Amino acid sequence: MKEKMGDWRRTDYCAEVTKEQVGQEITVAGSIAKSRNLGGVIFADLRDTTGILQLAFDDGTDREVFAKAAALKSEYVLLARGTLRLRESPNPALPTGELELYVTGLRVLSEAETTPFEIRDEVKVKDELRLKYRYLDLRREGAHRPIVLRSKIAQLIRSYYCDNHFCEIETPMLIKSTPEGARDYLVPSRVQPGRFYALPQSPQLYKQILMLSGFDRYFQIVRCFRDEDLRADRQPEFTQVDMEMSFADENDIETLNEGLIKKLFAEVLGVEVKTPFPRMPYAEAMARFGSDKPDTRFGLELTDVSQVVRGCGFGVFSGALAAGGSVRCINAKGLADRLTRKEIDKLTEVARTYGAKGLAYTRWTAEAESSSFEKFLTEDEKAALRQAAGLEQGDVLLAVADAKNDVVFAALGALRLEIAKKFDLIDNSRFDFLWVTDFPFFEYSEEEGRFMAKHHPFTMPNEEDLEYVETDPGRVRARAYDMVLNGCEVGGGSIRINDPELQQRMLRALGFTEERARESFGFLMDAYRYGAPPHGGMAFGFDRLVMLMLGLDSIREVIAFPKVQNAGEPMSGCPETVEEKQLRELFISLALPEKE
RNA sequence: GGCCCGGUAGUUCAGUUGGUUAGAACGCUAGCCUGUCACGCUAGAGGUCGUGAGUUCGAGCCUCAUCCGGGUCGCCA
Repeated sequence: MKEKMGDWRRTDYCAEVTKEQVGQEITVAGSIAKSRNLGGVIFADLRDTTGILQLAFDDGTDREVFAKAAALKSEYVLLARGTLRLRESPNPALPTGELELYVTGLRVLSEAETTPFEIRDEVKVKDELRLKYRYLDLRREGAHRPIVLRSKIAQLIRSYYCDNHFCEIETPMLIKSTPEGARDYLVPSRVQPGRFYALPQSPQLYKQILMLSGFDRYFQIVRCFRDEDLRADRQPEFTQVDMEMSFADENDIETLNEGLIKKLFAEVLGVEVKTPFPRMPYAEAMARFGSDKPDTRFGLELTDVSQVVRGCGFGVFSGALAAGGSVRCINAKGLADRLTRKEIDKLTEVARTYGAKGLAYTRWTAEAESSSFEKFLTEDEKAALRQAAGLEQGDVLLAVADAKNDVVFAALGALRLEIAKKFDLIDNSRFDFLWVTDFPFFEYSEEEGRFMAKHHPFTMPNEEDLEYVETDPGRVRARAYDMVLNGCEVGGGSIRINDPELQQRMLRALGFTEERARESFGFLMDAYRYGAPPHGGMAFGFDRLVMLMLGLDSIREVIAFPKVQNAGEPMSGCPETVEEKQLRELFISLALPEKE
């Protein structure tokens, strides 16, 4: 039954044939998606990477060919030759629904066992199974198409940057481990026993060095690695679109990359994106949305009611304020009937996961008003609070108070999203872009007991804030920017420090001793002494961008062979133990934790 | 490391207060069928109920442990 290709070669792809070709003899190649044997006539859907074309056989077909057709089963691989013709009864659901191939010759190249699941989008399959048989999963249109589109998007990105005088340069995968930032994946050196490379979390240092090497404009579509826990939008290895340019400020970089987004959306989705994107300072994003990556497709903005409830009789509020925190709220406009006590309890749990002690509420329906805290307020305070929040009949007020503003923002920011999702307040047809700017340079780390760089230590601080670097670090803003789409951070970057003195000063402020700074970044600081153009850049999370463009809800859908939650890959079964001999060569011995 | 959800034919699921022989759809196998496209019709095969212990006269269902998958908090300069 198995045959050879011989001298037959594909002349056309299944879903790319057109009505103009009717009457032509063509040859197509692919797999059987489905065959329908009606007795005297047989139809078979042939699938290749472009889509489906129907093969037809009837009593006019050569008997030998007809017998082969009758034996076709799903996923058999074949070449089919015949005459393209119009169907007697078209199928409007299919792009090639008006056409079919009236087959005169068939070469069955491979038979196939019954697959563990049907190769159809309509049949839902557990992720576990999909990933174990990823090669079958990827045959399905819904899994296949995102990978094809990803390639197209990558191609558009390359041509955009190249058209704008950028040079694509590869940076090393085996690099020096740096202490700051995410956990590194380590690779042992055989030649230098006891020493380790790290896989790059980003090409950050190298791309800055490239600016000092006179390349002027660099980009790379590059794999990056972070040994941290996975999420729906986070993989341990992921792809960045990384770019850097000299003689540019924030606005130049933002404008250039807005142009890229505009092009991608127009050419891939046919969507017109308006530029320039709105710019929103970090402080405003937090105050209005409780997030540094606000989803601006809906309202439910935060209101600071600290002043209104200062000194009130509700201990939770006054206590938080006395400790230097704030009281803020969301007005769930018109949701009083749907946001029941039970729902509010669920929201309280959500708030708790973000560190809030609780959730204060006032629910005002046509029938009744109930509140968890208003009994502690005077009539004046109550009225002032309601006015500040714009609370009217039909609304629910949700308030969080905490000594830490971060907790208030995180909890309300999360509630805002939760409510919008639950009550379907988000217009999914929209693509809301904005730049979040003026990030704080430093971020206090409880765990480390010191200030750390929020972006990275090479970010240029805002010039007006330089006087506070030593005295009031929390006040220093960075010349950093994030591109946000529908509440997701799709990219971020900064203007870099190009003055070695200033670089040294910032590293000192970050708690680096002179010695440690030299040891970690000495080569970089040296490089900046020999003439350094002003420069900056950014990096996009490529997987995440593709995911959002295609309206998918997991980054795994745009990665051909993704990792699962335990950072393994179910199809090949990695990570795996290695031979004793391999460890010996690397002078590595294992000290595994005891298992009972 | 914490919390939440899930695991029952090949697949997706249902399975009542713990009670006789664990069901459906699709897929698969065989037969019939000349315009189907979720083809149709007839018949059939297919189950360690994730795994291991426990409670019970009796466990798919209850308890504990464990494995696998998903979401999430911490983490992610």
